[in-house]
Amino acid sequence: MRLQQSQLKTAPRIPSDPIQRAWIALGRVSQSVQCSVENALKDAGFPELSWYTVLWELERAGKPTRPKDLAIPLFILPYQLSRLVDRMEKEGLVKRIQCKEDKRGHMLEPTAKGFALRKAMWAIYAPAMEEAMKRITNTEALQLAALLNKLGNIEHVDCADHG
Amino acid sequence: MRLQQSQLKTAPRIPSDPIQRAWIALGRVSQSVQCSVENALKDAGFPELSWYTVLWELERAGKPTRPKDLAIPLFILPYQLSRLVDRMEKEGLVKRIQCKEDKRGHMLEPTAKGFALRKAMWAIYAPAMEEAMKRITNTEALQLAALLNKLGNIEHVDCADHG
DNA sequence: GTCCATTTGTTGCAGATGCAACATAGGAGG
DNA sequence: CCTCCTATGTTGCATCTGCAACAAATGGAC
Repeated sequence: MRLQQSQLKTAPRIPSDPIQRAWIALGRVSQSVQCSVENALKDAGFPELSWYTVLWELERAGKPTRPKDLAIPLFILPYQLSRLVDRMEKEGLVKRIQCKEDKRGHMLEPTAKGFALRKAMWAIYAPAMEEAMKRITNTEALQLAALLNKLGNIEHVDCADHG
Repeated sequence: MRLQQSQLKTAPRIPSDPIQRAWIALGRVSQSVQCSVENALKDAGFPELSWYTVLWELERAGKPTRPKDLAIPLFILPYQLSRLVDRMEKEGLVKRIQCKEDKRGHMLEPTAKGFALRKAMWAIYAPAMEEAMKRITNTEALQLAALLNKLGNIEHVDCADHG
């Protein structure tokens, strides 16, 4: 008895119907909820979520942090972060402070204004997230997170350094 | 016996931990898989997914279609579509043909080159999607799609027309 | 018919983005 | 020390984007 040759070859080229459904739902739903939160922030006169995330990561680190150490968790390219920091620095939200150990780079640190903005944004961000996610229960949210994390390539950030 | 007042008031302002986990996973994973597919197309010398999607929607409609009838399913603002069509028309992928019934607008129709491009892109898109989604099984994909669709505000597209 | 609000789509402009090239520092090998 | 390769960030330029203002056509009220 011989196996069919097709089963010995490479993986199928056409995604199965379930995979396609998941792909489409993922694209549309993530865009939808992301947009609704971004819009809430914008309507409240705040900058976009990426500003929040930078401030949050800096605050969470609790100490001055190199851009390169932020870029990976933030899922962002070096030059994107460079310009994002330019804008945030111009608004007085973060400081670039010289780095003794490595004169190429610098450390990033939120200012008092940066801390304050992050906190003020959270007052909008949190209820907007709640609203955007209200259609699922906590149990479903855990299932969803588990499935997404299984799906995700996270760890090896292949978005930020596409070859 | 009286109910606690807090239970009678508005919804909680701080998302629960499961909701936050789902929110974070959704953002990161969707970005990750989206990027990997976009990168595959780019590496193959193709334009971005939104071009594919326009061509696909037109092809699926099977007849010349108004921009407004595309904007909603595509989840895109009128001016974004207007300029996207500008670029695609310049590349000879779609045609704007005059609309008899409503002289404000026009119909969009893919050209032969447009059909060909969509097909060629699918040859990259399909395996890239397969690759990006390979960590979950078909069963999991169905669960994921179901959860996402429950979560999603889809139908009422509140991204495209934020007030 | 005329008038006005709404729908449909485009555009000027300022700002943001991607890419590739650049600058500078660090580190390995001689 | 000098040389070369890599790591870290930045920048010039062309393109893309968001916003608000605009233009033109429709449809309904009168």
